[in-house]
Amino acid sequence: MARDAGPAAPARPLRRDAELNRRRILASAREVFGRRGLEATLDDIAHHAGLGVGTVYRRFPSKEHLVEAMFAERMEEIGDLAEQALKASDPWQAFVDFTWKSIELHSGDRGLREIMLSNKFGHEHVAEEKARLVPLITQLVERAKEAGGLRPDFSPTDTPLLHMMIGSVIEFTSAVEPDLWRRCLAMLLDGLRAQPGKPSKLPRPPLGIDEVDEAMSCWRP
Amino acid sequence: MARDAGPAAPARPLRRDAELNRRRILASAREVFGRRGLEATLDDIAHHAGLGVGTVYRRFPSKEHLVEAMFAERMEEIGDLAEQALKASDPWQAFVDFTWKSIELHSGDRGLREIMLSNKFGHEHVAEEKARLVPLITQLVERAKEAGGLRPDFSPTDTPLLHMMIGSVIEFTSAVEPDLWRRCLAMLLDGLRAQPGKPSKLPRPPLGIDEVDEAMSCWRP
DNA sequence: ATTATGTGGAGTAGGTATCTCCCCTTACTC
DNA sequence: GAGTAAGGGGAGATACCTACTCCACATAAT
Repeated sequence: MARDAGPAAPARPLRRDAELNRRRILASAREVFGRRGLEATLDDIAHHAGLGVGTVYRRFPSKEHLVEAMFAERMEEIGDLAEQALKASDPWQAFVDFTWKSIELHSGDRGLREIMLSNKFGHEHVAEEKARLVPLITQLVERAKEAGGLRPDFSPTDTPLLHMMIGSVIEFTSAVEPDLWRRCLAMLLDGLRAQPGKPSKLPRPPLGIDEVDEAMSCWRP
Repeated sequence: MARDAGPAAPARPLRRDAELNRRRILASAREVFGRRGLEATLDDIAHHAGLGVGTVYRRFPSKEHLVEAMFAERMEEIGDLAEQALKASDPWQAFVDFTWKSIELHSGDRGLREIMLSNKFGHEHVAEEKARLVPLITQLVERAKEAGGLRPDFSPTDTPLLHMMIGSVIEFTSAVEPDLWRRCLAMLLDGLRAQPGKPSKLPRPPLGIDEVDEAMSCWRP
């Protein structure tokens, strides 16, 4: 929550208008990065906040700094989710819940997806949060395997791939049916059970052919 | 196989060196588009072929024309695969085989993947081939469902999503372990069975943590 | 030898991005 | 309420990138 980087270095508080604008920038960045991904420019973010570019660059020395400030806490949320899931009694449910909730969390935020799966951005706090996540996910996976819910050949390192796969569906269908990833994840999770029963009920109907076509027209590689 | 566009309009054959260079361009395009995707420039393709850009533009009036010439026949191959699969006796196996083989076909070709799932390129012959594919896939899916192999809530429109998901894994891991998609597809297909038994044996071992890290460093959103 | 055909690659035109600079405005202080 | 330090705006500098053209020069075919 503290705005300044140094360890207990309050410097001088920002002027009231400056502080307000700083918040505006962060809010705008959240929305614009969320919709357009990290390729969005600081110009876009500034204008969407109703400010000039100079104002943004005065507050955040570079795009990387802004990204860092934006996404550190969002990554934290995902870590918290994993910690919370570990408290659940049924290990398979814990794994499934974490998967649903973490993807839910980044489903509406393209920037967060990119931060999570790429190392091109976020080298400071973001990277730390990623590191914190590793043992948590490992535990979630190992416990779910031991309990006989998760197939034994699943590896913790398969989770990023899972996020990748669902992320690609989110991107592909976002313009047409932004919730369709739930359908895909349900199928995918059916494939992860150690002792699968009947296929689970899919939470969403399939796309129509015209919707597929529209998705293909909107999506760019 | 005929090089000219018009219906039976042989015009004049190319000079020997020109014909050779035309082939060189196509070969180079196949490789460069395959590795770098459709974002590769005609400059890249020209230089990789050891030629000047002008030569490429003399032969193919625009990037779109070259893409069209490149990928029409590759799309045809996929259609042929579907037709061939429909001849198999076991409908579930037919579906599974087609899925493996078609993904195999585009696994090493990023350009082909982009052509398949985006409408931004390929409006002529490529689009026709896509259209031809629709009823074939629908049949494959419906038969597999009727035979009780494929889960009944699967829709033919889920297949592009499947290709999308596996495609994203291919892209993500290509620098590290280009065959890892097989592991993911195996899990995914387990989730598509109407009456799943034990999980199938995964064809590839999981990534190591360091490999995940490297993949994240190479991959760009 | 002549000539139609082909070639190379610097150059054009038009886009994009990040980030700076400096004149003007605004908020805080006394 | 005047003085001043801080903040704001946004055109523009700089540095890319892309698709595509043009024409002096090279080469194959006749």
